[in-house]
Amino acid sequence: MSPRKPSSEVLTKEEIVNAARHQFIAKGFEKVTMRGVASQLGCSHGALYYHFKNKIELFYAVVEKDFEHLNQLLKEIINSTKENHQKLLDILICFMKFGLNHQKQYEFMFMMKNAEVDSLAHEAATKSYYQFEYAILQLKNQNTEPSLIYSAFVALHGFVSHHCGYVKEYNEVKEYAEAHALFIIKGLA
Amino acid sequence: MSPRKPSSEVLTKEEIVNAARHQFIAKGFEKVTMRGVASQLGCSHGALYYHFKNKIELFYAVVEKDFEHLNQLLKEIINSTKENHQKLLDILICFMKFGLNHQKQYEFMFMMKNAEVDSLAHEAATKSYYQFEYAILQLKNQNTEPSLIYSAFVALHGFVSHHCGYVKEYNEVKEYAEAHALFIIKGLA
DNA sequence: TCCTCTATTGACCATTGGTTAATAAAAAGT
DNA sequence: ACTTTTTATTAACCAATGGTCAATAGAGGA
Repeated sequence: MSPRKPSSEVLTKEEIVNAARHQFIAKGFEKVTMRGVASQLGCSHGALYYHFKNKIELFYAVVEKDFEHLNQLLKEIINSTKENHQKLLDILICFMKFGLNHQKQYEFMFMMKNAEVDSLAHEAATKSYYQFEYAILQLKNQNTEPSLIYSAFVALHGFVSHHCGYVKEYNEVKEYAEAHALFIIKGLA
Repeated sequence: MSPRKPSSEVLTKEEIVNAARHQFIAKGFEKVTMRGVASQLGCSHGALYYHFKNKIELFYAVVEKDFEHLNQLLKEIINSTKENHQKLLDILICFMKFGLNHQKQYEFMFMMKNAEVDSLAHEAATKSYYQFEYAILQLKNQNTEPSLIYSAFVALHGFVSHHCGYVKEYNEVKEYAEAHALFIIKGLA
């Protein structure tokens, strides 16, 4: 009723993003409503617009963290002490594992074609790709054809995106994924 | 004003689908409104619900034809008189060409993750995949590993879906596509 | 105590997908 | 030719949505 809450319950951006993340993952972009998020937080939907310009900006705040997560995973592999060929395999597997164990997030990051959202996510996706390219170049011959690396990346992406939504988790297609990794390495040679 | 039009202008399903197709391709699923389609047809939006249960059913009527189109293209290659290895290459190229010259349609067919729409499109997509698998089996060794064919298909899909929306037409990435086709054939060996 | 800034409310708007009673035109029956 | 039935359409209606904004209660400083 009162137009402002006591200081102990003021909204923080982080609380909003967390609530929104849960709902986006559970229901997908379209079916999440600002009112629904607000109600989970116990505030009016208008309040959200004080912290985020619109639904898309709130959504992107969620997605941004997922890119950080993936980039972190890849970085760890690159900095590990394993042998190069194994690292390469690990990277391919890691990407697929991430995609299929965080499917909704992967969709948001690499598969959403919504024009408004996309302009934001595309930049981050491109960054992820460069990291991938850089890793491959380091792990394989330095003068690997760029087009081969590109083919490897899109083949990887194809695997994840094709299974997204039709399996529950990575383990269900573990064998296929490993075969696909070998398929890609064969193509890279 | 009158509750029924003279017989010369009664709506047909086909007219509706054509108008809808244009709008879906131009604006994407979410941004097309039943009112918008109705207004292009010069009728009230309620009239559309007489012919189609809801927006999704109207949408699927559009997509169905696109699957027929792609299947037809693939069939023509298979029935051609070329040599097997060339046919295989043709199929791979044809798929990418279709995807990138009819990007919105490809999105609708293979990339849309909308839960409601998807249940319908998924069946048709699976059918397309079986046709692909059958063709590869015929063109390559009959006992090609199924997992290899699967990898080939998802690699192909990955190429299209990765470029979808970021290039205007197939010709812009023709060289990459041809390299990718060779990459896939290498993996299939 | 007064003032300013901050965060929140709730009423409001236009637009959307979808439903439905009313009904005019067409078709079928006689 | 008249009546009845069926068909296709309208327009008014509903609940929900994303988004805007004036009003205002609380917090913190002077």
